[in-house]
Amino acid sequence: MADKKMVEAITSMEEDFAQWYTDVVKKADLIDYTSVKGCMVFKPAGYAIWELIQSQMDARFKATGVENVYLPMFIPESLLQKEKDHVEGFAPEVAWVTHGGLAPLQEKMCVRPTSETLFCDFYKNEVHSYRDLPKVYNQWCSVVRWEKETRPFLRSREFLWQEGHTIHATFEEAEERTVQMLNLYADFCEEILAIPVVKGRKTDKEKFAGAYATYTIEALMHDGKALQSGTSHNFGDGFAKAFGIQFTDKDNTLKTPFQTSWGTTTRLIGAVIMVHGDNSGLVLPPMVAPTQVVIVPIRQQAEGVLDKAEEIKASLINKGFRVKVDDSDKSPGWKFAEHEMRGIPVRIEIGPKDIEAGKCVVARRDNGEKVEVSLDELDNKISELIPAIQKDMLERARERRESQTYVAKNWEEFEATFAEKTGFVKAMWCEDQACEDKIKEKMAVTSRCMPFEQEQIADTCVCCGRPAKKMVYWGKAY
RNA sequence: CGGGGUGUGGCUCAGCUUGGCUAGAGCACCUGGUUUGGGACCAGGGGGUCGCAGGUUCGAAUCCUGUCACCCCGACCA
Repeated sequence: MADKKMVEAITSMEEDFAQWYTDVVKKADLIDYTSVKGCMVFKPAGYAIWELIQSQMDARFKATGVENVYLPMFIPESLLQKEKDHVEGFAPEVAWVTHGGLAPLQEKMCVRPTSETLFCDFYKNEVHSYRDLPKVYNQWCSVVRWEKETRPFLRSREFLWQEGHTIHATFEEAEERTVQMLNLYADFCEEILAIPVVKGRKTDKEKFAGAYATYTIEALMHDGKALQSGTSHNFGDGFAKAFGIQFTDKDNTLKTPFQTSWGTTTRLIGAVIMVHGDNSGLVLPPMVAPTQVVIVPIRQQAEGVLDKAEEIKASLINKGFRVKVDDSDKSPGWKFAEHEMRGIPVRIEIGPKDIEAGKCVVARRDNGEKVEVSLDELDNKISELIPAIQKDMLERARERRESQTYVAKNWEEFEATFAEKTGFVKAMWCEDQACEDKIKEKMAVTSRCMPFEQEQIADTCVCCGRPAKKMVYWGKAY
C-alpha cells in the first residue's frame, strides 16, 4: 500500500513531485491558503503536529539548561544596521513598519526576520560581570521574511520557529553550545521525526549573515533534493563587538563575550511530508502524529459496535496513546482513504463479525500491513506496534538516503552523476570559493555541508584539481 | 525582478473564436430514505456583482483599453 496509489485525488510523486507535495498538504488538511501571499492558516491537523514538535523539543532544550523568553517583534532600523554583514544578508527580505496609526514614524521599524540584534541590545543591559554569564535563552515565535517564491511549510513569508540565543565568557564555551544544539537537533530529527540527517559545517559562502561559523543538519527528501532542517551558529565575538557588549572577568579586566544562535522552523513539517509521504498521502511518525490510532467502526448502527469502539479507545488512551473513533456517517471505504491521506499511523477496523469472534483488524499506515488481532491482546499489540513503526520509518528513510548518496572522485564523475541522479554527492574541495561558485554555475547544485565525519575520497579538488582540504556534500536544495 | 499562463457557485472546469433566450456540468454542501469489511445509491434542495474599472453596442462572461491577483519556470532564500 505504501507505494500503490489508492487515492485519485493525489498526484503521484513520480509524475510531478511538486504537485504531489501541494496535494498532500491540502488533502491531509494541514493548512489553508489565505489572502496574503506566502502566509498560511495552520489548520488543526497541521498545528497539532507543530505543537508536538514544540513540546518535545522544548523539553529537550530545558534539559540542557535553556530558559525561554519573549522579545518584541519590531526592530528599529538603527538597531538592525549595527552589524554590517547581518543587515546586508537580511535587508532584501525584511518587511517595514512606517506608520503608527496615521502618523509616520520618526524611525521606521522592521518586523523581525530573526532576533540577533534584539538579543544583543538586551544582553548589553543584562551582562556586566562574568557572574552574569552564560545566558542560555530561547524564544518560540514567528518571524517575517518577504520571500518572492513561497511554498507551504518550506518557504512562507511568516513562519513559526524557535530561536535560541546564548552568550558566553569564552569562545570555547560558545563553540561547545553551538555543537551541542546541533547534536540535539540531529537526535530530535532521528528519534522524533524519523528523519536521518547529515551533520556538518556550512562553507563561508553559505554561512549565516554575521556568523563566524554555521553548522547545519541536512536531510534528503524523497525526490533527492536536500533540505536544511536546522542550523546552529557560532558568532564568535562579532556581534558583541558591534553592539558594545562587555563584561568584567574574574581577573578584573574588561572582556567581550561570545555568542551563539540556533533555530528550527515549521519547515520540519515539510521535511516529514517529503521524507515519509507516499502516493496515498501523508505518513506521520507516531511521535508527532496528533492521532496515533483511529478506530473505524463497520456497520456502526449495529448493536454494540460503537460501544465496543469506545471501549477500545478508552483502554488505549489509558495506555497513553492518542486515539480517535471515527463515527461520522461516511462509508468505511471513505474513512480508510481519508485517514490514510492524513497519515494516521494505525487504523483499527471493528464490526459485528469481529466482535462476535473477539477480534479486530489492525492496519499499519507506513507499510500497509493488515493483521487480525484478538481483542484481548490489542493493547499489547498496539504498544509494540507504535514504536516498531517509528523505528521502521527511520530505517527506511536511512536506506533511501544511502541509495541516493553518491561519490565523485573527479569532475567527470561529478558531472556524470548529477547529469542522471538527484541526491547527495560526496566530493573533495580545495576550500576556494571560486570552485564553489563554478560548481553552482555549471551544475546548479550547492555545497550542503562539510560533514563532521570526513572521508578521504580523493586527494584533489573535484573542480580544480588542486590539493583537497575538505569532503563536501553537494546537492540541489529546497 | 525576467519569461510563460490563468481569473466564471466552496473546488475543478465548460461557455468566449463568430456578442443575443433564465450562465452550465461534475465534485462538495443541505434534507429525507436505503446502505456500510477499500472513497455507496435514490429523490429533492440551496448557492453566481463571470477578478476589478472604464469603453464599444439596442444588448457584453464573450470584443477593446487599463488594472489587480494568483500559478508555473528561472535569479535570491529557514
